[in-house]
Amino acid sequence: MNIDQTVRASGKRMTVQRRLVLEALERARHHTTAEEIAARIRRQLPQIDPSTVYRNLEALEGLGYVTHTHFEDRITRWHLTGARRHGHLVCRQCGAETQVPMSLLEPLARRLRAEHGFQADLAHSAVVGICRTCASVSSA
Amino acid sequence: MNIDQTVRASGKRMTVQRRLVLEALERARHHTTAEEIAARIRRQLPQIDPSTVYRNLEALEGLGYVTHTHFEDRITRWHLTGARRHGHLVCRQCGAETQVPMSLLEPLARRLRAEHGFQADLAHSAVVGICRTCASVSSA
DNA sequence: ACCGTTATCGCAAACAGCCGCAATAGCGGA
DNA sequence: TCCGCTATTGCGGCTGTTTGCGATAACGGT
Repeated sequence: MNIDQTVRASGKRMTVQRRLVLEALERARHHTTAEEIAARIRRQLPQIDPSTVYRNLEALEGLGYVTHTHFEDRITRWHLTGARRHGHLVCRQCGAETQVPMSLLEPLARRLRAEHGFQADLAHSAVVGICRTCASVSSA
Repeated sequence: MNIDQTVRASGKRMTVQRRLVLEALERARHHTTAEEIAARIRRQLPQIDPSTVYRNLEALEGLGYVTHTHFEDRITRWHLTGARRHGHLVCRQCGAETQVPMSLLEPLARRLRAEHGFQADLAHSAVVGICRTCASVSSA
């Protein structure tokens, strides 16, 4: 079942705007912001409204096609679910961003589940801290 | 060295507003929002501006007196550094909030440090997921 | 106690993101 | 193919937070 069909099967509709959001996400590949997506779409459909972009990202997230992650800068980043899941380390000093395999975060997720019955989504929020480079600079 | 002295030693000034922000944090004890702090201060100093509250929270955070934690998506919570550190689990469905001891998060912090040289601050962002109650309801 | 420097203030405007509304346009069925 | 239902749109406005500004007031020095 392709996206068009899935969207309709869920009682939703495949609009031009929705398709453009999807295309923008595909082209941007990595994590991107709502504003970047809006900007790209605006080239083809100038009257696109930011709220439309947000609502479509939410809708596509509900269908499992899209995910968002909170970084440190108050801006939400979106990406297609296709890419393999991973965690994020963000340096609060220099802003550098590192991806880490989910396997690293798994043990914590398992413990939270076992001890608290909590199904953690550890890819949802970036882990904030100080990266290796900044740590060595400040201690030097 | 008390707060007043520390503030001045760092080239900053101890204003009425700053002192009121500190008092509001002390009275609220637990995690509180910028708006709650502003509301409390407004009783004594009606013309206090939200931006003043934010800037003071930042300044006090820079001096190590205050910390903030990002909860589910939009709202930031502030608290005095004094309280013992702990992690947060937030249910994305019902919003329920659970505190967990840092010891639970320590193993991950250690691994991130050992394998990536990354000094994680795992108390800074709440862990988002589905709580026990919501999980059992939706699976029922 | 008085000055001069400048951190901090209150204000207004911008910011990302969200929501309710009336108008529009997908979609399934006849 | 046309029709009706209703999901979705663009708009205006709101929340929570940040920023630039000119005016004010802390504080160290005299």
